[in-house]
Amino acid sequence: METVTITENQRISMANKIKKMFGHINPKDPPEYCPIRDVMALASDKWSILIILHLGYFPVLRFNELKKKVYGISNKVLSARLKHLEADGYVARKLYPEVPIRVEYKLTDFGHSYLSKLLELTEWAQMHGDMIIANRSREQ
Amino acid sequence: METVTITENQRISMANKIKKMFGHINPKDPPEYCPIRDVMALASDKWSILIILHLGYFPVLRFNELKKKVYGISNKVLSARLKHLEADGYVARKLYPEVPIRVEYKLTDFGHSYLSKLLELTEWAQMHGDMIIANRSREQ
DNA sequence: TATATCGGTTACTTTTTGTAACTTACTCTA
DNA sequence: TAGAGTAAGTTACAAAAAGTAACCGATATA
Repeated sequence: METVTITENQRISMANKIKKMFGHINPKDPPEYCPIRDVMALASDKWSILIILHLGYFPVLRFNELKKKVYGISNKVLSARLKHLEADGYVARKLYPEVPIRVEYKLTDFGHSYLSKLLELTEWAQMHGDMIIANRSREQ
Repeated sequence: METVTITENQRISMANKIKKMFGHINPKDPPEYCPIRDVMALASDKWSILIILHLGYFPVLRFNELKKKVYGISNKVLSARLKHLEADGYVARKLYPEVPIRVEYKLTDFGHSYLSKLLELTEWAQMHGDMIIANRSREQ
């Protein structure tokens, strides 16, 4: 098994970042607005991640292209995710009122900014995925 | 609205990273195993992110402590998420067969390694959350 | 004997996802 | 001129996941 080591300093630095992020991490019950929950819930679900990665690779994609690339997604869910991603400014939608209608989706600059952070996670997932799978299901 | 700018070089560099990640991003229909889907599906859902962040801040937490901190989670879901996170090696569970039973959860080194990447995303979410909310729902 | 604690589990309801057929508007073919 | 095809969705319905709240087992304490 690969070793993954983290120094005590790194651990403390991460705790400090988290502290800043969750002003309310200490108080007992914080039912206040939490940007982490709000933002992450929209853009970190399984399908949104895949949509954003594909739009990061292909400059523009049409609805049905995206559907083929993001293998397994349904019209309904693709449509819903795109609407949310557009509403929150990650994705731009351009409609061409042509003969069979044409619609193009692309990442906004804001979406690219999100993508650059998202890649930190997905690259990590790629590096460690096999290891996780190998160790998984070896139940205690 | 804040400006978020990305150079063409950064855009190309991201596309290259994605290309490496998805060997199958070009082929038409890739039903092969995809570590991004597998790994991200387990550890990037709403509750798992919050659990991991809290365990990154508090060195150890017991079941009911975690439940209070991760405001709004139910026993059932907390229990299920912890089992998965444990099975995939993010979290360690330690049982003390005391009088009222005691169970402690903490991040493994592997979990800390994941956390360090996850923080890239959640810090970004914190920085841009208010802006997203401000722009949202201004439907076209 | 009754009550409380901790870390869950269980049965049941509600919400979210997934499936697959359908729609709209126009064009091309027979 | 009827019929089929196309792109980008929508809609009604089924399946899966998440949420809710009551319950459990072991033990200590009142």
